[in-house]
Amino acid sequence: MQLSIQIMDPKIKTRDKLLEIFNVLLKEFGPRHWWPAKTRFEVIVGAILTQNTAWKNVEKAISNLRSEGILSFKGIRDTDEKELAALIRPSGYFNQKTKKLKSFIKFATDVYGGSLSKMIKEDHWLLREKLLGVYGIGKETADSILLYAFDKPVFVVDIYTYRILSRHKLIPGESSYDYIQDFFMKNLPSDIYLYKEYHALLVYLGNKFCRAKPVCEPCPLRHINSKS
DNA sequence: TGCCAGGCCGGGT
DNA sequence: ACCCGGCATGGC
Repeated sequence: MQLSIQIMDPKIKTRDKLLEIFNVLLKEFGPRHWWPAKTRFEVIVGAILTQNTAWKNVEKAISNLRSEGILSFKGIRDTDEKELAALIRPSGYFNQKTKKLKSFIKFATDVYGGSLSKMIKEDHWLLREKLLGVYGIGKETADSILLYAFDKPVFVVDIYTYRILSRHKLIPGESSYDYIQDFFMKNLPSDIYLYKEYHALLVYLGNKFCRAKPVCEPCPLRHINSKS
């Protein structure tokens, strides 16, 4: 019998834990099929409208834009702010979000000639920096656009990601966005399907069990810490 | 009823 | 570099 000496790289354990969480959630809930949108542009609109807002409300706003036939780059571009604000009203912060949508349009027009096909060819870390310079686009929104609209391998962090991981003691309570993103990307393979599904599953779990007032009893992760 | 949602900005220390 | 008020509708 050979003596098996395993060097315990803490990174391996972390990776295993993250994969275990993913597998439990995937088995429990099934694939989430994110992002719920038909075009790249719809993903971008949704990413802006859902800021600090329940997706249910965003659906109404998106639905309004679609029935007006302006759920497109040109549609948003050619609609004046007043009308736009009225249509996206259900998503909340409608005046701010109107400016944000227009800011993205201006950015895409000025820098990429209004072509998302050109934008998608940009190096994604460079594009991220540029997106972060656009009014109304912060880290989560930028990363959602990169991952779900442009299929770039960038992990998206949100309030649920933070809550779930900190509650399970995988990250310190004061972890920043960048730290958490790094935590996932350094410990998981760089795979856009994994990234998309993982974030979607965390949000799904968060909505069900990990809101500000947590409901931990039936949560499929409630025993995750006692397993090895 | 009050609290919260798939954040971000700008001004103040 | 942090901290905080503002932004706003709709669901539970």
